[in-house]
Amino acid sequence: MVKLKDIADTLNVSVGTVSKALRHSHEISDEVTDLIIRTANEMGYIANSSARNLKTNKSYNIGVVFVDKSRAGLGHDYFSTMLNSIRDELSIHGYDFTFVSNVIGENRLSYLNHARYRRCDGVIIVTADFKDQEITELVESEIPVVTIDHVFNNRTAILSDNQEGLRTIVHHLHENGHSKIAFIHGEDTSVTEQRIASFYQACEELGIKVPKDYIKDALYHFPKQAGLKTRELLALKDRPTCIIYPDDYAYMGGLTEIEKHGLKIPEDISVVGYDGIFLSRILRPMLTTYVQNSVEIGKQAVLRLIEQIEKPRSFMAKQVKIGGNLQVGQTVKKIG
Amino acid sequence: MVKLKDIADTLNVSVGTVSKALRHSHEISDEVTDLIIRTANEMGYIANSSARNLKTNKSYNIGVVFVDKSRAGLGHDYFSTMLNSIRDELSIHGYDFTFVSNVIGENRLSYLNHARYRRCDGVIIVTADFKDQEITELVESEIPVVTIDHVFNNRTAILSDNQEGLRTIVHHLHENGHSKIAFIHGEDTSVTEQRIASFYQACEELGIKVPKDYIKDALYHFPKQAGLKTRELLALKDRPTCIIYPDDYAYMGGLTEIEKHGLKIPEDISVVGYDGIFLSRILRPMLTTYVQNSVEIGKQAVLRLIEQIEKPRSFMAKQVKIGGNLQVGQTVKKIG
DNA sequence: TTGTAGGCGTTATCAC
DNA sequence: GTGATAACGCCTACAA
Repeated sequence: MVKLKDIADTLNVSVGTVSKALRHSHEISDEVTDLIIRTANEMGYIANSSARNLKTNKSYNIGVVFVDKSRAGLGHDYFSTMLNSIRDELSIHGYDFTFVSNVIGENRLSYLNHARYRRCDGVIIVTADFKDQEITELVESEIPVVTIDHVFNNRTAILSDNQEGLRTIVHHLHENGHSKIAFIHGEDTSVTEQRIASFYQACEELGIKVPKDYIKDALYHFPKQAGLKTRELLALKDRPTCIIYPDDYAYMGGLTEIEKHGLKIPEDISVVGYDGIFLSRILRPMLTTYVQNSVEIGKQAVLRLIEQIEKPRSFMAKQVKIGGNLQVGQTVKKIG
Repeated sequence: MVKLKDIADTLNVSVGTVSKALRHSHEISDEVTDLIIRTANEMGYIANSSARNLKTNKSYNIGVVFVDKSRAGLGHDYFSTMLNSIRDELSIHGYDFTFVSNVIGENRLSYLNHARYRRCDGVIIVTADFKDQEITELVESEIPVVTIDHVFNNRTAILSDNQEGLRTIVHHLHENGHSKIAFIHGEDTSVTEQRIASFYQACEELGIKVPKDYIKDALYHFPKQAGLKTRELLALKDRPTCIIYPDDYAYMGGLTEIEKHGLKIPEDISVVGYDGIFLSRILRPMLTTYVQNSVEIGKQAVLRLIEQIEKPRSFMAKQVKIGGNLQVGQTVKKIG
């Protein structure tokens, strides 16, 4: 590995000069700068990030917390697209990222200490158990943190606009004449809370009555369970005319169940998903679903984090809501 | 950030002693070691990886090349599962990883130079354009490299056993009485080459004739195109009784097309996928498909790479083939 | 405009 | 068994 000193030696200048020239310092004359840069390239010089980091106390490395107990995370379009977006945006700004876990080798290391060990300039928490004490510790630490889809006190959060999402869906259904709307929602998280609240609110606004047994509790990304809940809904005396699923994957379970009952979508029953995964556009009938803008969410997370890192004085924590859009497919029938 | 010197000062010992004690050196007495470790914990000491890296020239950081031009990569179960597996296995051995791209900030950096800049101990190439000159450069460099699903000269490669995959599929079809088997394959890569070769070989072994127009060229992960090719196949005078798709996603396109023709799976036509994605198990009829063992592939990639890093002398490059297994679903009809 | 030298936090090689 | 001390490669005052 060629280093500054090697370049300095071959050119008979000092390391300091080389260092400055490579960083385009105005202290160094243009010709010397030119020569040094050319020579550095010829010699294949690559800076040593560790040495630089040690000196400057900046790693240009961001920690990403991505805990997916259920193994659903990375395999889920919502998160994989977001991660891609985060990676791309970081790269544009000269940052890399490392996954921050709480195990590394033999000795456990908390998320915070892992991030400290790698001298991360900041951390993005994409998915995690937000009740975990270690996550709280990380969020409250000296390291700049941005969370996604979860708000912590005085910290920046990027939020998919779930209120708008459910509101849009309910209004769309209402416009299509539906007033018997069932909602199978995901497990208890702040995201779910918001969706449920927004669902009720929109229904109230539109004068839609919601029988208690139209609301079903399920898990995200769990088709089988959504299937079971669908069965319960189909067994009701007063069947809903439409079912809103926790997400597009869960809908797949509902689909199977609906077909088992000999019903057709949307002729016999309408359905709506959430997320807008790749497959929702592929399958026929194309799924009506609310598409979360995961690319923008990832991008904003990066931009807000970098802002916080590079301009700590002027930075103010805030919540950024990112809206999505309704993908109107063929699974909602116009009735009435 | 508390450092060695702080601990040394509070205990009135030297930094050297602290350093050794924390690494359980036998030079230091048990009591002193104990005391130092306790104090370090109390003071919240976390090592500085950059300083350590600078000194030891080991980063415990692995570069991962994951280029997905089509954005399919991370969103694809095969790769996302593999990446998860890589992350987990690395973590067990005390390594982190960083994505290695060829852009970082304003100045382009080749993959190799990016890896060098981050002082990666090794690199795993998960997906990439293997014809790219920069990839070749990386593979031929001084950095230990393991590639996945592609073999380079004298380098370790972990390969999903595509020969076995196609062979298994064809034999399964043959056992179920099929002899008119169409194969829509993916774009031209070494993986595809192997699958095609293996397909022909298995057919030959079993005395199955393969008309030229039973073989169709398509792209992976591209349902629409697979749908078009399906249409061509269905239009043939002598229709195949079964279609093998490039992957499970592509099959979804075929599914739509088949339904459009008013045909039912598997009564009117049988189908087989490849990969064993989450959805293949969810949808009904459950898809018959060859499940690639992406978890094991990721794990082996890590183990072979670490072996190469930590025991360079005894290391020998080799190709490791990882077999999968046939998921027998309900999409292949027993005929004849 | 260029050079010098100290130090970032750690490890490792010597003395003692 | 413990303590100085010299690197590792880079940046940056400050001196020339």
